[in-house]
Amino acid sequence: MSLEHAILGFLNYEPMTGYELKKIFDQSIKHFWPAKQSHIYRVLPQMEEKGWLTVEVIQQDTRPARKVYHLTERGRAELQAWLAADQPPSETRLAWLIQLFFAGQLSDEVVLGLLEHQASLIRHRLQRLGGIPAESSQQMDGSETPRDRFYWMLTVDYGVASAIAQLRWLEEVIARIRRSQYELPTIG
Amino acid sequence: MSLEHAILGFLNYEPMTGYELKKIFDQSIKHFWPAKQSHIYRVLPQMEEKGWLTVEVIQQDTRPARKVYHLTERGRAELQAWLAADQPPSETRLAWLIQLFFAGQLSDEVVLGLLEHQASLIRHRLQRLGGIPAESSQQMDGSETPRDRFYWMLTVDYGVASAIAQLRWLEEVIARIRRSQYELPTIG
DNA sequence: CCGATCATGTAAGTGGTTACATGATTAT
DNA sequence: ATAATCATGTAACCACTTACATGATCGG
Repeated sequence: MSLEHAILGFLNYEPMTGYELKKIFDQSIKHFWPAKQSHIYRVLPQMEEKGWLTVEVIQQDTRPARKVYHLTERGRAELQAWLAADQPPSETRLAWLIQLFFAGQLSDEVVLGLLEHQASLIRHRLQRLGGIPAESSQQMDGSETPRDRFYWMLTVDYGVASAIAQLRWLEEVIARIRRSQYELPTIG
Repeated sequence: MSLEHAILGFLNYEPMTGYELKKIFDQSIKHFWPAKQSHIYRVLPQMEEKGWLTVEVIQQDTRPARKVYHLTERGRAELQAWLAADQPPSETRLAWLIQLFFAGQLSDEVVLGLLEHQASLIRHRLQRLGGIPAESSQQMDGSETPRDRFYWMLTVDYGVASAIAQLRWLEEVIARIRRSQYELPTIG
């Protein structure tokens, strides 16, 4: 249950509300683990029942009460164990590869459109990823160690490296199809 | 609904049973769109209700009746439309990147173990992908055109190219951590 | 005046997994 | 003997998404 463990990770920095968790998700790990507001809110009480969290309710006038979630000892132990545990291989589902797989039934025009679309999606992702370091250095409150930041930036770098490789592949295949060069690529 | 459209794609080659669909999934698109037997069986009657398929029931002694699914005109049209339609960006969830993100709380030993594990998973995937062209040339029945085969092999090549890039990244990061070289990587 | 920010949730639906159930036939 | 192949499914569960609901405050 990765969502829950990501939440544990953030609450280990400092106690937070669901609202704040949603924000920090979007600012940091969204690019490899997006989370919806409703999902976060639904999972927090479950984590409390498991004894990983405790809630501190802070009443407010005019606004709903803040529910600040704190990590318990058991929560901290759970996090530590999960962080070190080997994860099963993450399987990636790529619908556009299904399209490519059946592209024999399409004209070159349409296939090219499909690949160009994919390339443009990746270019946008690269742009977003490129913006992260700048954004982050502003919004960081300094509570993170340089080592924390190093690993954060590694996750961004991984995204960038994969995206660049995928983009290069797409551009090469597009060029090849434009030249009507249908030899099978050399593999392995 | 990509599962359903992948099924349409295969049934456009020739009519098949759920059992045969499961086999062909495993032999071809499993590496980017795995499907469970139970899921395929559940979705077929739904596709029939939508008017995309018709069933031909072939009674057998000793075995359950074969239910051979045929594509209808509407099914064929649906497939054609979907194949040419821009897909929304496919979001990839990588639990091990959550681990890496919070790796500041772990020792170098443990982080290295995590990265090595990831590298070994990718090496295995590369091996499996490398085996596909050989397997496929045997099991193909020749009904596929060379163009069909070209696109099939492209999906494999994409998997290989991405995997190699990810593996290189991992190996470089592992080496850097071994040298205790914690400078931030240069991005963008 | 309008949109963003703060702050909480619930309900229904979707796409997929896990586990269960049956049973003859053929190949090793 | 034993495992693989053929051939069908169902039920319960899980992670996640979509859509809905409320409402004050603050900055442009």
